[in-house]
Amino acid sequence: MENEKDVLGSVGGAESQERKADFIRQMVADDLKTGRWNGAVCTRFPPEPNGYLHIGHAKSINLNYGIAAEFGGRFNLRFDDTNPEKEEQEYVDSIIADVRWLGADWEDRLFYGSDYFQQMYEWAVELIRKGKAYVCDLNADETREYRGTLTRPGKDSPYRNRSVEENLDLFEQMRKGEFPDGSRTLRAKIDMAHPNLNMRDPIMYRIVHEHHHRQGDQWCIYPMYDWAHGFEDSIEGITHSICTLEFENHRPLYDWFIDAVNEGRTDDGSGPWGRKIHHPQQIEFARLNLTYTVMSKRKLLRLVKENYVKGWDDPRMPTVSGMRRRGYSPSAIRNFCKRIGVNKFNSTVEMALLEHCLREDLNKTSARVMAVLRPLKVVIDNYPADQVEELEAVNNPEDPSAGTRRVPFSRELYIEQEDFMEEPPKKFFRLAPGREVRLRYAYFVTCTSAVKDAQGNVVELHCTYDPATRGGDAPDGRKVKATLHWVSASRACRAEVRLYDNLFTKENPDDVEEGQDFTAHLNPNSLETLRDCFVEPSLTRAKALDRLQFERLGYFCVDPDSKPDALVFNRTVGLRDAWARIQKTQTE
RNA sequence: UGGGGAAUAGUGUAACGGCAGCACAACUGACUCUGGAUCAGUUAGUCUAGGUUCGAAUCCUAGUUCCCCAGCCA
Repeated sequence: MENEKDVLGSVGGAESQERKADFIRQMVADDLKTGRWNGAVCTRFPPEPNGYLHIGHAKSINLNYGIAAEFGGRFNLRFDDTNPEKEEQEYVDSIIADVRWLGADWEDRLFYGSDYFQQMYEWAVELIRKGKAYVCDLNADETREYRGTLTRPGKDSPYRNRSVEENLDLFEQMRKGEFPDGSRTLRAKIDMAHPNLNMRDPIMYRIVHEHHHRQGDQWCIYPMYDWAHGFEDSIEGITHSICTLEFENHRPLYDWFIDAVNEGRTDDGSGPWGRKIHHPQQIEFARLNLTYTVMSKRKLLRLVKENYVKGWDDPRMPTVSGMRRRGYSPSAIRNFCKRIGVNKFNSTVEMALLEHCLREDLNKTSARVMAVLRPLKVVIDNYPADQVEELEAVNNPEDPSAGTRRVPFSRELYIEQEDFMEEPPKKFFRLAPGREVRLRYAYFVTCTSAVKDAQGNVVELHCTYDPATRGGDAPDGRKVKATLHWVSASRACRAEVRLYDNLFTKENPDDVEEGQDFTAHLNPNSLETLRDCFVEPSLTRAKALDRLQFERLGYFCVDPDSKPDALVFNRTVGLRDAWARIQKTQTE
């Protein structure tokens, strides 16, 4: 623990562990130092259950959970379920699973904003009594007209000066369901000329006769976000209510509502209105944007509904469930979230950074295995036809404790088509006529001939092997420039492999021509399915979502569609490929 | 044209009046039974113009550019 930044007790510990604290953590540390919240730190992740979580939500979860964990505070998971028209139990379930998978722990603090509806209702009645809220009979169109514009002030609703008694009575009737949807609202009486549009008598409640996924038909009036959110935070004792930048304009309202309830209340609870309620601090940070994908729920919903992808968990989606199916690990995502930082200005992180974090984690943790995606048959002419050897292969060179396994070797093998060239260009080190290469963990082999079909395509290779190089080393010390992966033709298992690429061809899919939308830049080759792949036999034991490295190819995981007799793998991400870069510069 | 925010290498971030640093990307090279990993190195930055100061990314003034707000969505 460094002492150059000596702050109070455990607070100092938490702070100095974070070498470069972002502005929010600095704020939390300052609050702890000044005793603003009496030592409490309580954050929350408050999703609306109207869609699946994506990598942008992961950033928020990581921030909120990370702060609570680092400062010895609490982290709540709370559904902000105030709009029954958009919300579904399916989304609640997926969000719970995703937050848990990401490693954030809310312990026993899973809450629903809708469980606080009765308390919110009572506070609304209190505002009416204080003359700070009124029932308005304007319809949606009229309300918009009265609101004014960005540059023109609004004008007062004709219903703004109803008596407290009339407002109380009308609001009670609204709650009882005596009015149709949209016919009335409850509004805060603030200032119709306020330069911040959110303060022009914002709507607190609207009438919606709709079944709620959790509250059933108990309510037909539903609170608006601004009215509900601060109270949800207040009730739970949230200290730092962290949200995204677009809510900056809402902060004055967040504060106004809590202050309005607190007006006339006292610290000790004496007086007619009782004790003051807790007033959290709202803090805003910038959303995550990533190149080559889209992040808004609306656009992701369209991709699903219009069948551009196969569902919310399609491995091409930036959703948490899609990334899980793609083969991402929670720690890779967490690490990415740490690296991108937290700020107050919009930025777009390169997909390359995400992929770097992915490879960094997978390199350390995933078992190596051999698989041939585009097979080319190889016959080792001087190897006995009936012989099969079990050769020892290292499971993970980065982790000796992962041990070794045995891989069958036989006279007929498959290698990757792209590992052979009849006329190799400069810098191509792999197999070619007359050239010797190593088969990984097996033998040195030399290509003696290539068999072609009628169209001139190479369909089979003949090689000889050097028995003295068993295991992969030449006793005479001679070197080869390439090592190829391979599988035994007789022992390998057939598998389907799904190769994924960016969903969009443009870094910013929203950068479109007049009249187009983001779908104009969908990548037609974002999914390529290979059905004639071969994998080493050890893979029949792999379970759904197991993460592996196919040597020299990339990281792959077992798709949930996979069955022991019909294996299916997803390519999570390719290995960095120096040869591909050489090829690219040669063709340019 | 009202109000609220924000600008640091290609990208993402650090600096809290005192040597502009880190990571990703790109490029060199070394090493390698994965053209992976690893290691060493290179390229590259304070939105503009003034001012304060011994000293400015940081403070002041003016400007420029970008983002958000006119849902009975969140």
